[in-house]
Amino acid sequence: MTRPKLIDVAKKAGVSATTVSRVINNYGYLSEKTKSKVFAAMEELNYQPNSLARSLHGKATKLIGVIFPTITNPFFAELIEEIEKACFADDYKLILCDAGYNAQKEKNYLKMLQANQVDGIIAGTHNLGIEDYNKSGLPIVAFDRNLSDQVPIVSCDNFSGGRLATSELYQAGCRHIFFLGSANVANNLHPTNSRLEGYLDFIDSVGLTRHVHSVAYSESAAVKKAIIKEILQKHTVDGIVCTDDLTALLVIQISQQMGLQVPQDVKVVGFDGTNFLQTYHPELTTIAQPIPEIAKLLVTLLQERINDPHQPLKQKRYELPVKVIRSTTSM
Amino acid sequence: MTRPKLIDVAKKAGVSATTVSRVINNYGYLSEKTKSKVFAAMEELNYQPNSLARSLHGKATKLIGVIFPTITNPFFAELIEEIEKACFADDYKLILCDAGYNAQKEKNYLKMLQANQVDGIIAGTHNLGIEDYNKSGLPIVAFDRNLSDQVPIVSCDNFSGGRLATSELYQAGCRHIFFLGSANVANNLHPTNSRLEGYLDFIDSVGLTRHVHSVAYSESAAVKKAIIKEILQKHTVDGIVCTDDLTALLVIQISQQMGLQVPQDVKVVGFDGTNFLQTYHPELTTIAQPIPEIAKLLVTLLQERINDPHQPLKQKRYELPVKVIRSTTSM
DNA sequence: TTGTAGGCGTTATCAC
DNA sequence: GTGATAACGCCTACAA
Repeated sequence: MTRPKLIDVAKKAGVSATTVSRVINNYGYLSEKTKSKVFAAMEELNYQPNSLARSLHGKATKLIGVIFPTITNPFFAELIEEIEKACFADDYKLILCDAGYNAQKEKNYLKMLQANQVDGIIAGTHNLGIEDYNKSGLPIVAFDRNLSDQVPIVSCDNFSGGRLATSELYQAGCRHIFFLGSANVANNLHPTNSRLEGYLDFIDSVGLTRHVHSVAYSESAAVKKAIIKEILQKHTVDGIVCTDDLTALLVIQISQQMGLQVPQDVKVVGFDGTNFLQTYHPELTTIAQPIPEIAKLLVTLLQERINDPHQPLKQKRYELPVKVIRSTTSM
Repeated sequence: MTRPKLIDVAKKAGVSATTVSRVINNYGYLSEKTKSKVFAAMEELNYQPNSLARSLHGKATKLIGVIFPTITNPFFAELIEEIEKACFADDYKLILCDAGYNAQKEKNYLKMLQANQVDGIIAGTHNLGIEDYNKSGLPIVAFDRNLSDQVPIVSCDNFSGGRLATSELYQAGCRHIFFLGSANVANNLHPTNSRLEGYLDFIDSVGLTRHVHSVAYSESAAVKKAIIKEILQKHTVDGIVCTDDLTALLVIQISQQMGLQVPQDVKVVGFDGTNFLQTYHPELTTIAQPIPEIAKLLVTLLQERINDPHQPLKQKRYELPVKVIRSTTSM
């Protein structure tokens, strides 16, 4: 029992293949009778048009590739889930490309996406250079990363976020405020570095001392814990700006293990503000990214690129506002 | 600058299309000279074979659909990520079908997957009935759900897990042990119900009183919190078996809000044991599912179905062992 | 309002 | 060893 094709439907409905195709695509003139006959036949055979054959004709595949480092981080999970919702509404299917922190894997995925004729790509990784993406020749939008002049970037307002986090701690009385997280000052390709800049800007503006401790985002939790422990042991710290919520959780965890009281001895601010963290860690003060808005914008921009790939970018960079989620427990 | 095709490579290499195809598929006799000429041309043009056209010819699409309720739950996220790894190793790409708890959405995704000629499906939802899946005519394997006689089920040993969780609490001295989570005794389609059976089995074996409180898995955290609060207020409780770790976190959260000490006043055991929870909540005792093994088995079984769709199932049900992850803090 | 014919990019079956 | 050529399932001028 092989999958039925257009011609089977046509035979069953007693019409030609063309007519069936017209019904499917709602194209040209058709009598109501014919339509219903065809629909009935399709129903009866549980017919699904072969999307491969349609796309071979230049029709869109309605497939888009989403390249992110992982889905096990609640932030990415929620972002991808929102992207999925926005896409589903427009009949786009997602090919999930979990690239890890692995350039080779990302490269392979890029090739596969090309081979599968995806209509476009949403990229949220930082493994590959511009060239590979340019070579693909596909419409692309990027989350939180600078790919090339032809690729629009969507991110939250990282600078304000970093500044805001620092100012929250300052206002809560902290005077020894540390910055902990991914910061690669040498690499201006990464908008996330603006979080550090926001921190520095505020620290300088109130005349405090800068304390920057950098840990790669991709680093294991075990390493992060060790770094946190070292910071807390060796320095006078009363506030920590973390560049993501999970790192903030680790800070709280380690502090407690060391007998430090949060927020009495040390206060913590996170970054991202996922639903997950708001639900399971309402005690954490954090800078929330507008995840659904980011997702919608990414999808909208990608659709524009898909519909008109050669139009110059109206805008290269989109920064969406962050907001503080305050809790009295971590601060 | 349109994407190059087979014929372009052929021209550039000075050979026929057939030869190029042979090189790509490593098929038939070919001189080394020809091969290298063709490879060079492919490289130069950054040629990617159009996978649509190949599949139209009967070749596998190397696409598989994964249907799960969400990726924002760390358990599903980690399971899907492990599935992705196993698939990537065999050149399979994943179409992510985030079906929520929505039968209609799942139905639509099923149709799309058919239309896209996926090679197979891994299903982990509980929205749709057997018929819809049978109609699809696609090779399917299911996670933790009974779909039909033709669909193999992989799950962890839920019964032992439920029993183990209960016995852990008992051994820690609890005598008023409650069961909290998804349990639909009327519906034996759901292997997860075995967790309840394991609980009941142990409770009966030691002569304690059964206390079963059922909350749908799909219920919001807010509702779950309200239910937990009610249980803790109205009953004498010294131990709670939760059917998933996130619910267990809520129990701890609510207990603390109510001034109850965990584990002195009430002890909690979770279920799932993701890396995420082990990292960010090492204090939680839980029954861990063997996520990587489940993922690998799902993919292996699916590949068998794909390669030989009509072979009767060697085995219908696969139950992988669980293990306790003990912590002294939640118990 | 409906049907015929050619083609999308690739593979496979023939010949040469 | 290599090259024509007919499919694969569908879409779309062009006819009728």
